[in-house]
This record gives sequence, C-alpha cells and structure tokens, in this order.
Amino acid sequence: MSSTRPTINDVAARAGVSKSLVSLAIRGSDRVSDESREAILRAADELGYRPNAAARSLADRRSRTIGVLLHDLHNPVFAQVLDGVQEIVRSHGYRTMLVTGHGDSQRERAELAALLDFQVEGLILISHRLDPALARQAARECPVVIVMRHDITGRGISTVCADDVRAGREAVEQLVSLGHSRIAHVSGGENRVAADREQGYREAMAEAGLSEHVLVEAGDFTEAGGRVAAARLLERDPGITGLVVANDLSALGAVVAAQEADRSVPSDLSIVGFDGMSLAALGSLTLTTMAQPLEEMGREAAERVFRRIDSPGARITHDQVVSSWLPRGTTAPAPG
Amino acid sequence: MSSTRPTINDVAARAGVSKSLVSLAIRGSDRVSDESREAILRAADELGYRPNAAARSLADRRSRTIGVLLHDLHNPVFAQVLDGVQEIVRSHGYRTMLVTGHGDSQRERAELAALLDFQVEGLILISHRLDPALARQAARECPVVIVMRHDITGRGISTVCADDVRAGREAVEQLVSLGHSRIAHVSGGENRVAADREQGYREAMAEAGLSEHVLVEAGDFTEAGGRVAAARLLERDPGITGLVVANDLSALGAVVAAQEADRSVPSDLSIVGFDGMSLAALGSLTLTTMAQPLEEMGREAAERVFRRIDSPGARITHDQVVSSWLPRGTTAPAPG
DNA sequence: CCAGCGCGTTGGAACGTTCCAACGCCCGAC
DNA sequence: GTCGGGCGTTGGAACGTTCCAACGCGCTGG
Repeated sequence: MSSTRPTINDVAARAGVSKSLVSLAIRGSDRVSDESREAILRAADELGYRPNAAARSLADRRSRTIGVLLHDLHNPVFAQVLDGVQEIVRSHGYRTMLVTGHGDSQRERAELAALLDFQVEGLILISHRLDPALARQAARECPVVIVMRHDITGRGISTVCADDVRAGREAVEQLVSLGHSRIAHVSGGENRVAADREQGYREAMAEAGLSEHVLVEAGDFTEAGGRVAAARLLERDPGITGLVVANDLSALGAVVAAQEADRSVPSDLSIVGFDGMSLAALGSLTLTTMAQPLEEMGREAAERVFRRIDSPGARITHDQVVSSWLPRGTTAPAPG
Repeated sequence: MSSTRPTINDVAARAGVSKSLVSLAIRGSDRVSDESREAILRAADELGYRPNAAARSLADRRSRTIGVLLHDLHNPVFAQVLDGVQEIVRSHGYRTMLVTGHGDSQRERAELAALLDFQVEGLILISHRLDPALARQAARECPVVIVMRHDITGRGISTVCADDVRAGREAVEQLVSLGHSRIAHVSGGENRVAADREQGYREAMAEAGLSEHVLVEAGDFTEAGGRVAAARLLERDPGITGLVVANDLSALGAVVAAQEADRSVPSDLSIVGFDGMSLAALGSLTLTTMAQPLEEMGREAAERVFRRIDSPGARITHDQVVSSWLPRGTTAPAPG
C-alpha cells in the first residue's frame, strides 16, 4: 500500500514524455508513435499506475456511469431486470452504480441524491413503489427511465412497462378456460402496478359474467402478506377454486396458506402469480404465472437511456412489453 | 435540464460571498455566521446546486466509498450479507459501490479495476468463487475483507467466515441423532467452502462409525446442479435416508429430485442445506439448514474495513462466526 | 491608547485528468 | 532552396472542489 498513488505525471517522467502523451496513450489513441506508446505502457505497468476516475470524470464532465435505483435486492425479480440493464450498459463501455430504496421515500431521496452527485448520465428506476415527485425532480438533471410504473410520467421521463391490466385479465381468462368460476384475488397494496392487475381481474370477471364471485383481499407484494390475505380469502369463501395473486412472491405465500387450509394445489385450488421470477420455478411446486420479459425490460430501459444520452433531443418514449401465460405446477382444471 | 450545472462559484456569486465560505457552509461548518449560512443555503437551493462528487473526492483524496464485489445478485444469500454491509457503511457516512463477478475471473478483474479506479477506500469481497490472485493484488491498494473464503489470505486481507468444516459435521451429527445412518452428500464443486463442508461430512461420518455409508456426488451450488446430483445419489443407493447438501440453493434442487424419485420429504428422506437463506423458508416445504448469520457477517466485514481505514496500522483479522442448526420442514426421524 | 486575539472571511494553490492551440521536425512539391 | 503540410509531441488552461495561510475587524486587557 504505497502512501501515495502514481499519477499520470509519474508515468510521464519515467517514460520521458509529457503527461499529455501519456493521457493519449493510456486511452489508446492512434496518434502516438509505437515507440512512445510502448515506453509509456511499460512505465505505467512498472509503477502500477491506475487512472483516477474522479479526476477523469471531472475533466471530462462525463462520468460514464448509469445510476440504477432498485426497490430491493431480495426479490429476485429486480435482479433479473438488472441483468438486462447491465448487459447493455457494459456493452456501451459504461458502468452502473446501484442503490436500493426499499420503497422508503426518505431513503430513495438520499440515494438518488448520491447518484446525482456522482453526475450519473442517466437514471433507471426499477420499483413498484416509487415517489413520483422524486422521479420528476431527478428528470430535470438527467434522462430518467422508469421500469414497471407506467403511471409516473413527466418531462424527461421514459417508461418501460408491461400492460398490467391486460395481464390481470389474461390470468383470469386462463383460469376461466380451465373451468374455474369462483376466482378470488390477492392484491398488492397501494401502488399502480397492483391496482392495474386488480382492475384487469375485475374487468375479466365482469366480462365472463362472474361479477358475483369477485372477491378481493389486500396483500402487499410480500410472501407474508400473500399468505395472510390468501388465508383470509379461503376462510371467507371456502368455495374458491382459483386464486389470482398480485405477484409471484405473494403467490408463494398463498401456496403455503392453501396447504395450511388443507387445500391441495393444484387439484383443489389453482394459483396464479405475476412476474415470472426464476426462483419461483424452483422447489416442489413450480408456480404458474403471468410472466414479464424481465431481462428484456432491463435491456430496453438501458437502450432508451443511451438513446437519450447520445442525442439529447430524442423524444421520450413509453414502451410496453407483453406478459405471457406460463402454466406450471399450480394450475389445473377446476375440480368436479 | 440546464445545459450546465451550477457550481460552488455560482452559489458564491449569488450569495455575495467567496467560494470558500460556500464550501464551509455546505459542509455544515460552525465557523460560518448564521447570516452568511442562511444566504448561502438559500442561494444554493434557488440554483439547484448539487456538489460534484468527482471534484470533491479529487480535492479530498478520499472517495468515502466502499467497494463490494458480489458473486451475483440472484442467490439471495449474497443480498442478505450485503444488507449487513450497507447498514454499517451508511452509518459511517460512506457509500457502497456494488459490482458482480459471477465467479468469472475475467469479469472480476475488470470490475475490481473499476472499483479501484474510483479510489474506493476499502473492498469487501463476497463470493465462494473468487480468484485469490486478484484479491491479493487489490489488497496492495486498499484494505480488503473477504467474506466466506477463509482460505484466501495474504498481506492486507482480513476474513470473516463460518467454520464450514464444523458446520458440515454438525449437519451429519444432527441427522445421526435423528436416527439416520445412510447419509449421503451433494458437494458444491471446486471451491474451499464446498470442500470444507464435505470434509466435515466425512469426518462426522467416520466418527459416527458410518464410514461405509459415505457417498458423495458433486454439485455446483446451483439448484440445477443439486437436483442432478441428488437424483444420481438416489439412484446409486436407494437406501439413503439423509442428504446433506452443500448449500440451500442446491438443497432446493435436491427436494425436487426427491419428489421426482417418489421419495417423500421428510418422511422418507431428510434433507439439510447450508446458509440459511431467507427465501428457503418460503414455499410449501421449508428447508432445514445449517444457518450462517449472514447479515452479521456483512456487518462484521464492514466494521473491519472501517477499523483499518481509521487506523491504517491496524492488524488484519480473521473472524469466525458460528453456524447454527435450524430445523424446519425437510428433516424428520429416520424411517422404520 | 495600543497590542494581541479570535472570529468570520478570503484568494490562491492543489488534486489528476482531458482538451486545445501551438510547437518543431521531416518530407515532398514547386 | 524554400515553402507548406502532416505528424508526433508539448505546456498550459480548465474541470469543481477542499485546504491553507493570511486578511480585517472589533473586542479585551494592560
């Protein structure tokens, strides 16, 4: 641990050239003679030179960094979206700087501020809970792309989202086509994603002439919440044969609740989630779900950011991806 | 999106003071008069001033950032460790910069280089796969703490690990005390963590006089790997009643394999994992495991980094945390 | 009444890099 | 033989911040 790191000047001195030439050589310019280049790279290597990213981004006035705000890292759904983001970001020679807000607006504010202090050139926000005011404020400083929340719009905000209403409808339609009619819903709390899925549920129930069976209990997108809400539904109406649950994580909770209520899945009770998180494919019962193309959403979001970085005048966009029915182990024809 | 951001000079001009005073006021120094402070903060607010982190860390020669290299974000185990890390890092007024290496040494190298370019003041490496040479090289530039891999040592490298040999032994001992004797092992591939757990398994089997029943099949710490390896074990010796699986993720795979082989868990077959990842407590069968105090390991690692940042002469340390038996739904007394 | 002190404030230097205008040199063209 | 052009190279300015030595002022104590 040398007390002080070698700088570009140390390299220049050792190689017997000017710092400007070192700068060029390090960045791989072709206007450096082979002889100089070799001497410089050798000197840099011998000294263990490492360019100072802070100085670089100061002089450059670009950080080559994209900031990503994630809801949290425990729900693997976000990790999947992030994979897509990072693939594109890396391919552009940029870095990502990752923070988590846990849906806490206080913390989101602090983390976003830190990202902006770092002069990130673009921002990708991936969370179903997200303070719209913060997003709008950030959008005044750099391009912002929001994943999952199509309802947050404003100057400088692009979105990449699924059609959650439609997905909600399809979940119901698929159960109906399996012969189910008493289909209840575990919702996902106070956010637009959950509201849309619930609306889809209600619309499809009405269209199928099943309005009388509409039954909703509020969850909160967590496993524990799904478990409690599902248990309550099964108590309120033991005749339920189908359960549409607002996301995969709470659907896993609903599976537990079903077993605790001595309902066997899927023969007695079919359960459908949303998201298509890969870990839900794992375990003894693999979850049927309305899957979103998570990695693709991440890639798309990153592409949108770069398009706006590259041409600052570019129009903001609102992309919609399609969810798809992924039948696995928790759905079956209605009993009887 | 103003074409150019306000700087400290703009704030100074607007508030009618010098940039030095603005700098002091922004950082909350008490040697600024109330009057000046108020004028400065108001001007900063009106202009939407935001300190430039790059300039700051350049002038300061400290980044107030801790770099964290994670294996990947999909295994929730790493997210749990990270939670502990971030708690401590935030409490010190620092930030974390997060990258993932996916056990690919090429990528690890690039990501570590990026972190060091950023002048991170400390580095926490959390991965069971990790190139020791890279860790040692990084340790020449800043304090390094490795979580999970006690075998990687060297100048400037501290470690925070569980005693995996001991955990491996205890997993076997617990099964033995439940009456099991035909206990097989799914290992975790070519890394020290897996090797230690396997060694513990072998030692405990020998001590219990069960050497003749030692049976090992290699997995790779993934769900798919665990599933395949477990299936092979059950085919090689259908008499197996206990399975010690190298980590929770592959243990979940083993549960699937058991069901595919028509063995019911836990009545026919007991399965034990390692790690104590929270998502394994979820779903229909909750996994019995040798749990590590994951968040605590993260906190401990971060504490160690800061101790060495604060007093550069501090000795490097090698901490050991204790794993504990967490009986849940996949273990039961031996059949018959 | 003056020296000395403390306090709030200031300008300039430094941090390590990139960019830019300008340099000297060699070569080919007239 | 001179001139112009290209090429490799150079020093200085800039980026936005923090640190430091030093400033002027009013106050206090002798």
